[in-house]
Amino acid sequence: MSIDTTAAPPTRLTSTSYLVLGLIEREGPSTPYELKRHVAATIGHFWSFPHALLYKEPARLVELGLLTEEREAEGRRRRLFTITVRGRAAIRAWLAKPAHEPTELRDAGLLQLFFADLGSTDDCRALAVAQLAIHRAALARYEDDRRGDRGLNGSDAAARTVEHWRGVTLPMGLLYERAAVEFWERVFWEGVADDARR
Amino acid sequence: MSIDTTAAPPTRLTSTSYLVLGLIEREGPSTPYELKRHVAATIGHFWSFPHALLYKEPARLVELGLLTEEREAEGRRRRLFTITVRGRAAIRAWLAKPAHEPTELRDAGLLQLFFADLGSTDDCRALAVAQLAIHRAALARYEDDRRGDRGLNGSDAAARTVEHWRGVTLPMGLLYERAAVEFWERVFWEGVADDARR
DNA sequence: GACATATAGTCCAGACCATACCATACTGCT
DNA sequence: AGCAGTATGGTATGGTCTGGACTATATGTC
Repeated sequence: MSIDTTAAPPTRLTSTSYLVLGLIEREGPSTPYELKRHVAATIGHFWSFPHALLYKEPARLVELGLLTEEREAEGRRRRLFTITVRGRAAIRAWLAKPAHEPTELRDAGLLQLFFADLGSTDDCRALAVAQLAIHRAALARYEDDRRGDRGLNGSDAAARTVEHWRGVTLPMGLLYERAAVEFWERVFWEGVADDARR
Repeated sequence: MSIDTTAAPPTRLTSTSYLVLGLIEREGPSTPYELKRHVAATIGHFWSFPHALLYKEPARLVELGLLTEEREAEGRRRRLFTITVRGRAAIRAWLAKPAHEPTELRDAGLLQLFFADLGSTDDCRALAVAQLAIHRAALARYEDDRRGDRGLNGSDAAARTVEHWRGVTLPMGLLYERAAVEFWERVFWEGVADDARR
Protein backbone atom coordinates (compact mmCIF):
# COMPACT_ATOMS: atom_id res chain seq x y z
CA MET A 1 0.00 0.00 0.00
CA SER A 2 1.33 3.42 0.97
CA ILE A 3 0.49 4.78 -2.39
CA ASP A 4 1.13 8.39 -1.63
CA THR A 5 4.60 9.35 -2.64
CA THR A 6 4.54 12.70 -0.94
CA ALA A 7 3.81 11.94 2.67
CA ALA A 8 0.22 13.08 2.88
CA PRO A 9 -0.11 16.38 1.11
CA PRO A 10 -3.00 18.52 2.35
CA THR A 11 -5.17 17.29 -0.47
CA ARG A 12 -4.84 15.10 -3.46
CA LEU A 13 -4.44 16.39 -6.95
CA THR A 14 -7.47 15.96 -9.12
CA SER A 15 -8.07 16.01 -12.84
CA THR A 16 -8.66 19.71 -12.55
CA SER A 17 -5.27 20.16 -10.91
CA TYR A 18 -3.50 18.48 -13.77
CA LEU A 19 -5.53 20.36 -16.30
CA VAL A 20 -4.39 23.64 -14.79
CA LEU A 21 -0.80 22.54 -14.38
CA GLY A 22 -0.66 21.15 -17.88
CA LEU A 23 -2.05 24.22 -19.53
CA ILE A 24 0.30 26.51 -17.68
CA GLU A 25 3.23 24.25 -18.46
CA ARG A 26 2.42 24.25 -22.14
CA GLU A 27 1.30 27.83 -22.62
CA GLY A 28 3.46 29.54 -20.04
CA PRO A 29 2.32 31.84 -17.23
CA SER A 30 -1.42 32.27 -17.44
CA THR A 31 -4.33 33.98 -15.78
CA PRO A 32 -7.40 32.02 -14.78
CA TYR A 33 -9.25 33.72 -17.55
CA GLU A 34 -6.83 32.39 -20.09
CA LEU A 35 -7.18 28.93 -18.64
CA LYS A 36 -10.88 29.23 -18.98
CA ARG A 37 -10.59 30.15 -22.63
CA HIS A 38 -8.18 27.38 -23.44
CA VAL A 39 -10.40 24.88 -21.75
CA ALA A 40 -13.48 26.14 -23.57
CA ALA A 41 -11.69 25.76 -26.90
CA THR A 42 -10.55 22.22 -26.27
CA ILE A 43 -11.32 19.67 -23.60
CA GLY A 44 -14.30 21.70 -22.43
CA HIS A 45 -16.15 20.48 -25.48
CA PHE A 46 -16.94 17.27 -23.73
CA TRP A 47 -15.72 17.63 -20.18
CA SER A 48 -17.17 20.64 -18.50
CA PHE A 49 -15.01 22.38 -15.92
CA PRO A 50 -17.00 25.16 -14.25
CA HIS A 51 -15.09 28.39 -14.56
CA ALA A 52 -15.26 29.07 -10.85
CA LEU A 53 -13.07 26.04 -10.42
CA LEU A 54 -10.44 27.40 -12.77
CA TYR A 55 -10.21 30.44 -10.53
CA LYS A 56 -10.05 28.49 -7.31
CA GLU A 57 -7.80 25.62 -8.29
CA PRO A 58 -4.66 27.65 -9.04
CA ALA A 59 -4.81 29.11 -5.55
CA ARG A 60 -4.77 25.61 -4.11
CA LEU A 61 -1.83 24.70 -6.30
CA VAL A 62 0.06 27.74 -5.04
CA GLU A 63 -0.42 26.50 -1.49
CA LEU A 64 1.00 23.18 -2.56
CA GLY A 65 4.01 24.89 -4.05
CA LEU A 66 3.25 23.78 -7.60
CA LEU A 67 2.55 27.26 -8.90
CA THR A 68 3.56 30.79 -7.97
CA GLU A 69 1.31 33.77 -8.23
CA GLU A 70 1.85 37.39 -9.15
CA ARG A 71 -0.90 39.88 -9.10
CA GLU A 72 -1.38 43.16 -10.87
CA ALA A 73 -1.36 45.94 -8.34
CA GLU A 74 -4.07 47.93 -10.05
CA GLY A 75 -6.76 47.85 -12.65
CA ARG A 76 -8.10 44.38 -13.19
CA ARG A 77 -5.78 42.99 -10.57
CA ARG A 78 -5.27 39.92 -12.70
CA ARG A 79 -3.54 36.96 -11.17
CA LEU A 80 -0.76 35.44 -13.20
CA PHE A 81 0.27 31.91 -12.34
CA THR A 82 3.61 30.40 -13.17
CA ILE A 83 4.57 26.78 -12.82
CA THR A 84 7.35 25.80 -10.44
CA VAL A 85 9.90 23.06 -10.66
CA ARG A 86 7.79 20.97 -8.34
CA GLY A 87 4.80 21.65 -10.51
CA ARG A 88 6.61 20.31 -13.55
CA ALA A 89 7.68 17.28 -11.60
CA ALA A 90 4.08 16.67 -10.56
CA ILE A 91 2.89 16.67 -14.15
CA ARG A 92 5.59 14.38 -15.32
CA ALA A 93 4.95 11.98 -12.48
CA TRP A 94 1.27 11.96 -13.42
CA LEU A 95 1.99 11.32 -17.07
CA ALA A 96 4.31 8.48 -16.19
CA LYS A 97 1.53 6.69 -14.32
CA PRO A 98 -1.25 5.82 -16.76
CA ALA A 99 -4.75 6.37 -15.50
CA HIS A 100 -6.75 3.26 -14.81
CA GLU A 101 -10.22 4.71 -14.22
CA PRO A 102 -12.88 3.80 -16.73
CA THR A 103 -14.56 6.48 -18.79
CA GLU A 104 -17.51 8.28 -17.29
CA LEU A 105 -20.22 8.82 -19.82
CA ARG A 106 -22.86 11.10 -18.39
CA ASP A 107 -25.68 11.60 -20.75
CA ALA A 108 -29.12 12.75 -19.73
CA GLY A 109 -30.60 11.53 -23.00
CA LEU A 110 -29.29 8.05 -22.45
CA LEU A 111 -30.77 8.08 -18.98
CA GLN A 112 -34.13 8.96 -20.45
CA LEU A 113 -33.77 6.15 -22.92
CA PHE A 114 -33.01 3.83 -20.04
CA PHE A 115 -36.44 4.68 -18.71
CA ALA A 116 -38.20 4.98 -22.03
CA ASP A 117 -40.36 1.97 -21.25
CA LEU A 118 -42.08 4.07 -18.61
CA GLY A 119 -43.19 6.68 -21.10
CA SER A 120 -44.93 6.72 -24.43
CA THR A 121 -43.57 5.58 -27.76
CA ASP A 122 -43.90 9.13 -28.98
CA ASP A 123 -41.70 10.41 -26.18
CA CYS A 124 -39.05 7.96 -27.20
CA ARG A 125 -39.26 8.99 -30.80
CA ALA A 126 -38.99 12.65 -29.82
CA LEU A 127 -36.00 11.84 -27.68
CA ALA A 128 -34.23 10.18 -30.58
CA VAL A 129 -34.91 13.20 -32.76
CA ALA A 130 -33.56 15.58 -30.15
CA GLN A 131 -30.48 13.49 -29.54
CA LEU A 132 -29.79 13.15 -33.24
CA ALA A 133 -29.88 16.92 -33.57
CA ILE A 134 -27.43 17.32 -30.71
CA HIS A 135 -24.98 14.72 -31.89
CA ARG A 136 -25.10 15.73 -35.51
CA ALA A 137 -24.40 19.31 -34.51
CA ALA A 138 -21.49 18.22 -32.34
CA LEU A 139 -20.14 16.09 -35.14
CA ALA A 140 -20.30 18.96 -37.58
CA ARG A 141 -18.55 21.27 -35.15
CA TYR A 142 -15.78 18.79 -34.55
CA GLU A 143 -15.29 18.35 -38.24
CA ASP A 144 -14.99 22.09 -38.65
CA ASP A 145 -12.53 22.18 -35.78
CA ARG A 146 -10.44 19.52 -37.37
CA ARG A 147 -10.25 21.42 -40.59
CA GLY A 148 -9.12 24.39 -38.58
CA ASP A 149 -12.01 26.61 -39.43
CA ARG A 150 -11.79 27.72 -35.86
CA GLY A 151 -8.97 28.23 -33.45
CA LEU A 152 -7.49 30.87 -35.64
CA ASN A 153 -10.11 33.43 -34.91
CA GLY A 154 -9.69 35.52 -31.85
CA SER A 155 -6.07 35.29 -31.01
CA ASP A 156 -2.78 33.63 -31.56
CA ALA A 157 -3.04 32.41 -28.00
CA ALA A 158 -3.32 28.76 -27.18
CA ALA A 159 -1.82 27.80 -30.47
CA ARG A 160 0.02 24.83 -29.08
CA THR A 161 -2.87 23.66 -27.00
CA VAL A 162 -5.41 24.01 -29.74
CA GLU A 163 -3.13 22.32 -32.25
CA HIS A 164 -2.48 19.44 -29.95
CA TRP A 165 -6.16 19.11 -29.19
CA ARG A 166 -7.01 19.09 -32.83
CA GLY A 167 -4.52 16.45 -33.79
CA VAL A 168 -4.69 14.16 -30.83
CA THR A 169 -7.75 14.40 -28.61
CA LEU A 170 -10.45 15.64 -30.91
CA PRO A 171 -10.44 12.44 -32.98
CA MET A 172 -11.90 10.65 -29.98
CA GLY A 173 -14.71 13.17 -29.96
CA LEU A 174 -15.34 12.48 -33.62
CA LEU A 175 -15.45 8.75 -33.08
CA TYR A 176 -17.81 9.16 -30.17
CA GLU A 177 -20.18 11.44 -32.00
CA ARG A 178 -20.29 9.15 -35.01
CA ALA A 179 -21.14 6.27 -32.73
CA ALA A 180 -23.83 8.33 -31.05
CA VAL A 181 -25.42 9.28 -34.34
CA GLU A 182 -25.44 5.67 -35.43
CA PHE A 183 -26.94 4.64 -32.13
CA TRP A 184 -29.76 7.18 -32.07
CA GLU A 185 -30.61 6.51 -35.68
CA ARG A 186 -31.17 2.93 -34.74
CA VAL A 187 -33.33 4.00 -31.82
CA PHE A 188 -35.28 6.25 -34.12
CA TRP A 189 -35.99 3.56 -36.67
CA GLU A 190 -36.47 0.63 -34.39
CA GLY A 191 -37.92 2.41 -31.41
CA VAL A 192 -37.42 0.83 -28.09
CA ALA A 193 -38.50 -2.37 -29.70
CA ASP A 194 -37.66 -4.35 -26.65
CA ASP A 195 -35.92 -6.60 -29.07
CA ALA A 196 -34.16 -7.80 -26.00
CA ARG A 197 -36.97 -10.32 -25.71
CA ARG A 198 -35.67 -13.72 -26.64
CA MET B 1 -40.48 31.47 -19.13
CA SER B 2 -41.94 30.12 -15.89
CA ILE B 3 -40.70 26.68 -16.67
CA ASP B 4 -41.44 25.19 -13.31
CA THR B 5 -44.78 23.51 -13.28
CA THR B 6 -44.84 23.10 -9.55
CA ALA B 7 -44.54 26.62 -8.21
CA ALA B 8 -40.93 26.66 -7.03
CA PRO B 9 -40.20 23.38 -5.33
CA PRO B 10 -37.45 23.61 -2.71
CA THR B 11 -34.92 22.23 -5.14
CA ARG B 12 -34.86 21.03 -8.67
CA LEU B 13 -34.83 17.41 -9.66
CA THR B 14 -31.55 16.10 -10.94
CA SER B 15 -30.52 13.09 -12.96
CA THR B 16 -30.15 11.23 -9.72
CA SER B 17 -33.72 12.07 -8.79
CA TYR B 18 -35.06 10.60 -11.98
CA LEU B 19 -32.85 7.58 -11.67
CA VAL B 20 -34.31 6.85 -8.26
CA LEU B 21 -37.87 7.59 -9.31
CA GLY B 22 -37.53 5.54 -12.45
CA LEU B 23 -36.10 2.50 -10.74
CA ILE B 24 -38.78 2.53 -8.07
CA GLU B 25 -41.48 3.02 -10.68
CA ARG B 26 -40.26 0.08 -12.68
CA GLU B 27 -39.25 -2.31 -9.93
CA GLY B 28 -41.78 -1.36 -7.28
CA PRO B 29 -41.08 -0.31 -3.69
CA SER B 30 -37.38 -0.48 -3.03
CA THR B 31 -34.76 0.07 -0.39
CA PRO B 32 -31.73 2.22 -1.10
CA TYR B 33 -29.65 -0.90 -1.11
CA GLU B 34 -31.72 -2.36 -3.89
CA LEU B 35 -31.37 0.86 -5.84
CA LYS B 36 -27.66 0.65 -5.41
CA ARG B 37 -27.60 -2.88 -6.78
CA HIS B 38 -29.76 -2.08 -9.74
CA VAL B 39 -27.62 0.87 -10.58
CA ALA B 40 -24.44 -1.14 -10.26
CA ALA B 41 -25.81 -3.74 -12.66
CA THR B 42 -26.83 -1.24 -15.31
CA ILE B 43 -26.24 2.44 -15.78
CA GLY B 44 -23.54 2.40 -13.13
CA HIS B 45 -21.27 0.75 -15.65
CA PHE B 46 -20.50 4.09 -17.16
CA TRP B 47 -22.16 6.68 -14.99
CA SER B 48 -21.07 6.40 -11.41
CA PHE B 49 -23.62 7.37 -8.79
CA PRO B 50 -21.95 7.23 -5.39
CA HIS B 51 -23.94 5.00 -3.13
CA ALA B 52 -24.25 7.64 -0.44
CA LEU B 53 -26.31 9.57 -2.91
CA LEU B 54 -28.73 6.72 -3.42
CA TYR B 55 -29.36 6.77 0.32
CA LYS B 56 -29.77 10.52 0.52
CA GLU B 57 -31.79 11.21 -2.57
CA PRO B 58 -34.92 9.21 -1.68
CA ALA B 59 -35.24 11.22 1.52
CA ARG B 60 -35.30 14.40 -0.52
CA LEU B 61 -37.91 12.95 -2.81
CA VAL B 62 -40.06 12.09 0.18
CA GLU B 63 -39.95 15.73 1.24
CA LEU B 64 -41.05 16.67 -2.22
CA GLY B 65 -43.96 14.28 -2.01
CA LEU B 66 -42.75 12.10 -4.84
CA LEU B 67 -42.08 9.07 -2.67
CA THR B 68 -43.34 7.72 0.62
CA GLU B 69 -41.23 5.94 3.16
CA GLU B 70 -41.82 3.08 5.54
CA ARG B 71 -39.21 1.85 7.89
CA GLU B 72 -38.69 -1.46 9.60
CA ALA B 73 -39.13 -1.02 13.33
CA GLU B 74 -36.31 -3.37 14.26
CA GLY B 75 -33.31 -5.23 12.98
CA ARG B 76 -31.83 -3.57 9.94
CA ARG B 77 -34.38 -0.81 10.08
CA ARG B 78 -34.49 -0.80 6.32
CA ARG B 79 -36.24 2.04 4.60
CA LEU B 80 -38.67 1.07 1.90
CA PHE B 81 -39.62 3.75 -0.59
CA THR B 82 -42.78 3.73 -2.68
CA ILE B 83 -43.57 6.04 -5.52
CA THR B 84 -46.56 8.36 -5.27
CA VAL B 85 -48.93 9.60 -7.90
CA ARG B 86 -47.01 12.85 -8.05
CA GLY B 87 -43.83 10.87 -8.41
CA ARG B 88 -45.18 9.06 -11.43
CA ALA B 89 -46.32 12.33 -12.91
CA ALA B 90 -42.84 13.77 -12.42
CA ILE B 91 -41.24 10.93 -14.34
CA ARG B 92 -43.67 11.13 -17.19
CA ALA B 93 -43.23 14.88 -17.43
CA TRP B 94 -39.48 14.37 -17.58
CA LEU B 95 -39.73 11.72 -20.28
CA ALA B 96 -41.98 13.94 -22.34
CA LYS B 97 -39.34 16.67 -22.41
CA PRO B 98 -36.26 15.37 -24.22
CA ALA B 99 -32.94 16.32 -22.65
CA HIS B 100 -30.86 18.79 -24.57
CA GLU B 101 -27.58 18.64 -22.68
CA PRO B 102 -24.58 17.32 -24.55
CA THR B 103 -22.82 14.20 -23.35
CA GLU B 104 -20.16 14.57 -20.73
CA LEU B 105 -17.22 12.35 -21.44
CA ARG B 106 -14.91 12.33 -18.46
CA ASP B 107 -11.87 10.25 -19.08
CA ALA B 108 -8.65 10.60 -17.16
CA GLY B 109 -6.75 8.73 -19.85
CA LEU B 110 -7.89 11.12 -22.50
CA LEU B 111 -6.81 14.02 -20.33
CA GLN B 112 -3.37 12.49 -20.07
CA LEU B 113 -3.27 12.09 -23.80
CA PHE B 114 -4.20 15.74 -24.14
CA PHE B 115 -0.99 16.51 -22.29
CA ALA B 116 1.09 13.71 -23.74
CA ASP B 117 3.34 16.21 -25.49
CA LEU B 118 4.63 17.24 -22.06
CA GLY B 119 5.83 13.75 -21.24
CA SER B 120 7.94 11.13 -22.91
CA THR B 121 7.03 9.00 -25.90
CA ASP B 122 7.27 5.97 -23.67
CA ASP B 123 4.69 7.39 -21.29
CA CYS B 124 2.32 7.83 -24.18
CA ARG B 125 2.88 4.33 -25.39
CA ALA B 126 2.28 2.99 -21.88
CA LEU B 127 -0.88 5.04 -21.66
CA ALA B 128 -2.20 3.54 -24.86
CA VAL B 129 -1.46 0.06 -23.59
CA ALA B 130 -3.24 0.73 -20.31
CA GLN B 131 -6.25 2.27 -22.02
CA LEU B 132 -6.49 -0.58 -24.48
CA ALA B 133 -6.57 -3.01 -21.60
CA ILE B 134 -9.35 -1.07 -19.90
CA HIS B 135 -11.49 -0.67 -22.98
CA ARG B 136 -11.02 -4.19 -24.22
CA ALA B 137 -12.04 -5.48 -20.82
CA ALA B 138 -15.10 -3.25 -20.78
CA LEU B 139 -16.00 -4.38 -24.26
CA ALA B 140 -15.71 -8.02 -23.32
CA ARG B 141 -17.85 -7.50 -20.25
CA TYR B 142 -20.54 -5.72 -22.23
CA GLU B 143 -20.57 -8.51 -24.77
CA ASP B 144 -21.03 -11.02 -21.99
CA ASP B 145 -23.80 -8.89 -20.54
CA ARG B 146 -25.53 -8.75 -23.84
CA ARG B 147 -25.47 -12.48 -24.19
CA GLY B 148 -26.99 -12.66 -20.73
CA ASP B 149 -24.13 -14.48 -19.10
CA ARG B 150 -24.84 -12.26 -16.15
CA GLY B 151 -27.94 -10.71 -14.69
CA LEU B 152 -29.35 -14.11 -13.97
CA ASN B 153 -27.00 -14.87 -11.18
CA GLY B 154 -27.80 -13.63 -7.74
CA SER B 155 -31.46 -12.98 -7.85
CA ASP B 156 -34.57 -12.64 -9.87
CA ALA B 157 -34.64 -9.02 -8.81
CA ALA B 158 -34.23 -6.24 -11.29
CA ALA B 159 -35.27 -8.48 -14.11
CA ARG B 160 -37.11 -5.74 -15.93
CA THR B 161 -34.43 -3.17 -15.38
CA VAL B 162 -31.61 -5.45 -16.38
CA GLU B 163 -33.50 -6.65 -19.42
CA HIS B 164 -34.24 -3.15 -20.53
CA TRP B 165 -30.68 -2.12 -19.97
CA ARG B 166 -29.41 -5.02 -21.97
CA GLY B 167 -31.66 -4.42 -24.93
CA VAL B 168 -31.68 -0.68 -25.09
CA THR B 169 -28.91 1.17 -23.30
CA LEU B 170 -26.04 -1.26 -23.31
CA PRO B 171 -25.65 -1.08 -27.09
CA MET B 172 -24.43 2.48 -26.67
CA GLY B 173 -21.81 1.20 -24.29
CA LEU B 174 -20.73 -1.33 -26.86
CA LEU B 175 -20.45 1.27 -29.57
CA TYR B 176 -18.47 3.55 -27.31
CA GLU B 177 -16.04 0.87 -26.24
CA ARG B 178 -15.46 -0.23 -29.80
CA ALA B 179 -14.70 3.33 -30.77
CA ALA B 180 -12.35 3.66 -27.82
CA VAL B 181 -10.46 0.52 -28.75
CA GLU B 182 -10.10 1.73 -32.30
CA PHE B 183 -8.91 5.10 -31.08
CA TRP B 184 -6.29 3.83 -28.67
CA GLU B 185 -5.00 1.33 -31.18
CA ARG B 186 -4.33 4.21 -33.48
CA VAL B 187 -2.59 6.08 -30.70
CA PHE B 188 -0.53 3.02 -29.95
CA TRP B 189 0.64 2.54 -33.52
CA GLU B 190 1.02 6.13 -34.54
CA GLY B 191 2.04 7.59 -31.24
CA VAL B 192 1.28 11.19 -30.65
CA ALA B 193 2.76 11.79 -34.02
CA ASP B 194 1.59 15.34 -33.99
CA ASP B 195 0.21 14.44 -37.34
CA ALA B 196 -1.79 17.56 -36.83
CA ARG B 197 1.03 19.29 -38.60
CA ARG B 198 -0.55 20.12 -41.88
C1' DG C 1 -18.35 -19.49 20.35
C1' DA C 2 -15.09 -17.44 16.97
C1' DC C 3 -14.31 -15.96 12.71
C1' DA C 4 -15.33 -14.54 7.96
C1' DT C 5 -18.22 -12.60 4.55
C1' DA C 6 -22.15 -10.40 2.67
C1' DT C 7 -25.68 -7.22 3.51
C1' DA C 8 -27.37 -2.60 4.88
C1' DG C 9 -26.85 1.91 6.28
C1' DT C 10 -24.66 6.26 8.27
C1' DC C 11 -21.57 10.05 8.64
C1' DC C 12 -18.47 13.70 7.48
C1' DA C 13 -15.08 17.15 5.89
C1' DG C 14 -13.74 18.93 2.04
C1' DA C 15 -14.49 19.64 -2.76
C1' DC C 16 -17.62 20.95 -6.10
C1' DC C 17 -21.11 23.57 -8.61
C1' DA C 18 -24.40 26.90 -10.51
C1' DT C 19 -25.49 31.14 -10.34
C1' DA C 20 -25.61 35.62 -9.36
C1' DC C 21 -23.08 39.42 -8.71
C1' DC C 22 -19.30 42.94 -9.03
C1' DA C 23 -15.79 45.49 -11.43
C1' DT C 24 -12.89 47.15 -15.23
C1' DA C 25 -12.01 48.08 -20.07
C1' DC C 26 -13.08 48.98 -24.73
C1' DT C 27 -15.96 50.52 -28.62
C1' DG C 28 -18.93 53.23 -31.08
C1' DC C 29 -22.26 56.74 -31.20
C1' DT C 30 -24.08 61.31 -30.46
C1' DA D 1 -17.20 64.61 -23.48
C1' DG D 2 -20.93 61.60 -22.10
C1' DC D 3 -23.28 57.49 -22.51
C1' DA D 4 -24.74 52.81 -23.65
C1' DG D 5 -23.57 48.42 -24.75
C1' DT D 6 -20.52 44.63 -24.77
C1' DA D 7 -16.53 41.96 -23.66
C1' DT D 8 -13.32 40.99 -20.24
C1' DG D 9 -11.99 39.45 -15.71
C1' DG D 10 -13.03 38.01 -11.00
C1' DT D 11 -15.50 36.95 -6.50
C1' DA D 12 -19.12 35.21 -3.29
C1' DT D 13 -22.54 32.15 -1.66
C1' DG D 14 -24.73 28.20 -0.02
C1' DG D 15 -26.50 24.07 -1.25
C1' DT D 16 -24.91 19.64 -3.26
C1' DC D 17 -21.80 16.05 -4.16
C1' DT D 18 -18.06 12.93 -3.11
C1' DG D 19 -15.30 9.26 -1.45
C1' DG D 20 -14.02 7.17 2.24
C1' DA D 21 -14.18 5.39 6.61
C1' DC D 22 -17.15 3.73 9.84
C1' DT D 23 -21.02 1.04 12.23
C1' DA D 24 -24.03 -2.64 12.57
C1' DT D 25 -26.87 -6.77 11.36
C1' DA D 26 -27.30 -11.31 9.24
C1' DT D 27 -25.60 -15.67 7.50
C1' DG D 28 -22.60 -19.18 7.25
C1' DT D 29 -19.13 -22.48 8.82
C1' DC D 30 -15.42 -24.49 11.38
